[in-house]
Amino acid sequence: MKGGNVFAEHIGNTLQPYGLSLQQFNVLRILRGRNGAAASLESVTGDMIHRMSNTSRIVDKLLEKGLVERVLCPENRRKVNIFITQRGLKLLKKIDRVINQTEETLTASLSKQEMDQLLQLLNKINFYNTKYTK
Amino acid sequence: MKGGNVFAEHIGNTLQPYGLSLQQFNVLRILRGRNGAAASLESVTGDMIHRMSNTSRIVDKLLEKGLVERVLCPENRRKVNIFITQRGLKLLKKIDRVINQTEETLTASLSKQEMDQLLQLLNKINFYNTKYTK
DNA sequence: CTACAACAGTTGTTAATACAATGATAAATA
DNA sequence: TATTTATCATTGTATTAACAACTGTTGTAG
Repeated sequence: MKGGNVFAEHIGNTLQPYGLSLQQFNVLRILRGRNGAAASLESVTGDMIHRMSNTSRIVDKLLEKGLVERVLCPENRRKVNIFITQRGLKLLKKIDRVINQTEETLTASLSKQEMDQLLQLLNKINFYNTKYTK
Repeated sequence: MKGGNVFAEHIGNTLQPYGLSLQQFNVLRILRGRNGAAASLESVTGDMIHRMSNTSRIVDKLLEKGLVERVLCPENRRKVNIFITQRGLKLLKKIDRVINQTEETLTASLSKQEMDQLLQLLNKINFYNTKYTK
């Protein structure tokens, strides 16, 4: 039941056949959003609701699946840049379609107006699960 | 960060000094709400967003602390009734005050009207963390 | 230059939760 | 009545997240 968050629950279920957890999916989308620009772990974490320690492990999982790359930053060897791979992009593309479907289903219980209201309010209290917005 | 749910996060932090997790607190409040009426595990679970298996373990923790009692139901020996103890009631009473304070702080980021809207919408999509309502 | 503080990231640990499997009792049916 | 099925609860296990401790690097003050 994912802590009672039906959004997370349904989207998580949609993602399951693709072998991605909701948070892995979020990281992938964040990386895609960077359009190839360097994305340090820290900056990715900044767009998530996680501790860096957990983002680090999420990236581990994505690495295992070949969906991202880790590159030591030469300018500052403390940093690590993460990039989404072609394979990662391809997977996201596939998922995009079904996710849109799922989101529509979710939205169906609310009118468009109610949905906007809700997202606005959730945003105001920083409720949602990622700072990423479509 | 508790999954990005600032409600859960703040209330959880408030609870911490009292040695209760948010869900343990929820169970205690549900039991108090029964006013001494028999509360089987199943019925308690029905008021939560958890699998019964997890409610079972939450009750374990409350038992260890002497905040609830487990009584085998004589009419149906599959069932187990849970009761809140005097100690549990006393603890809740202490917590009630600070929780109210916390809730006000949380509510402060939204106007009363926005808050009502939000709760209504959340309720509509079954978003919140317990069916218990004050 | 050396010592110390700050930064970026990783690893260890515990608690919470989803899900599956099991156990014990009760109800239904042959 | 004997057998099967359903109910109520507990236990096992994997995943996820919070938090703390630690490593290695860079920055800064003396």
